[in-house]
Amino acid sequence: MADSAKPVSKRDSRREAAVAVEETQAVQLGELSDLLGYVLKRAQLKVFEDFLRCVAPLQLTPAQFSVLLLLDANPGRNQTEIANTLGILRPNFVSLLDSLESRELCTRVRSANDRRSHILMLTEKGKGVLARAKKLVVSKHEARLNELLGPDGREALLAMLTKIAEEF
Amino acid sequence: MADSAKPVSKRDSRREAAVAVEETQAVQLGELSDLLGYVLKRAQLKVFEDFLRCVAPLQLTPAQFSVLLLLDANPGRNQTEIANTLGILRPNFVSLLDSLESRELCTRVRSANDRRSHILMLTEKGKGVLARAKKLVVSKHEARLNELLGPDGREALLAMLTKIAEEF
DNA sequence: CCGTGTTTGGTATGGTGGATAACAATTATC
DNA sequence: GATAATTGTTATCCACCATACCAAACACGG
Repeated sequence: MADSAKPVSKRDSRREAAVAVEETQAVQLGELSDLLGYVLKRAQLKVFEDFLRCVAPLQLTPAQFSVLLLLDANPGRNQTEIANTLGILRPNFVSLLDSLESRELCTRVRSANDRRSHILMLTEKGKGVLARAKKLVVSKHEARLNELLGPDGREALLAMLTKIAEEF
Repeated sequence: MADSAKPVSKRDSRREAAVAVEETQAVQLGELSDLLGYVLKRAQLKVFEDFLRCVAPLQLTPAQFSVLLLLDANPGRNQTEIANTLGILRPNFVSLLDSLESRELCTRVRSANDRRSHILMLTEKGKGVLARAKKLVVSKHEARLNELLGPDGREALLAMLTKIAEEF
């Protein structure tokens, strides 16, 4: 019992730990590394983080980018339709749109047919920003994923995730 | 111009749209379906949703389950260590632990070596709940994923996500 | 032994996303 | 024309994340 009294310095006792292996060793993930949900969320956070970095010059979040993409591909739709396809609840979609509109990236236009609904359209500035954002996403963000997984790996990953998103 | 005045019923005019295809047709996802981040998040939400369903009898969230798993695999660790490995900030980890401790699933024990830190341990009840949760996760949650992707598909998915989570 | 700096758990607080209730204006339905 | 449904919106609430700060306890250099 040479070191029963001495509390054993907690910082740098990775010398010859006499009694037991109990020092600054990594926490074991254990079965957590096999939990698909856990790894899935971790990966998602990383991907979003990188997305934000890559598209930072344009100050666009993933959600904002997805709205611009949808407006470009679906001109003439109203807020409810766009929000629904993105899985965003209408009340929460309002402020999102407010920010985009205040930056003059899109506009709400009262529909002539149904004066309740707002037709959403990209402005010219919005189209420009979207085009530049697309280039950044493809050339930086997705390119890095391609580099990490390989083109076919990325394809396979996308296919499986799509399957989960749609059929699970 | 037979229907220029009539506003064309918005609900069920999926008959013969005379003028243009402008009715209740699905919003096009467009390039969004190729955005890995988008599909990744969608899939993650679905998986978490299913996790909650499967483990609902035990009232455990993914985060709570991951804590129990880590405590089981790493007895004798303190809050900072557990929180760090889960990517949870210490302040936010407090209430999480509070809820687990109030349900008597784990306990905080003052360390004898370092009276600042709290050693975290599963209670017997906690071990029981964890064991039952594991069974539910494996037999219901992960089983469903296996069914959807196939065992090798699941393995491949897990491998790619792990790569992203660690190396991206 | 003592003073300085660091670590640990904790509180307070702000920001963001998601979810529900309710409402006025408008439209659909019968 | 009365009733029900829809659209955008506000107000709230809750969960999660992030930062600043604090007291207690520890580490370390003199």
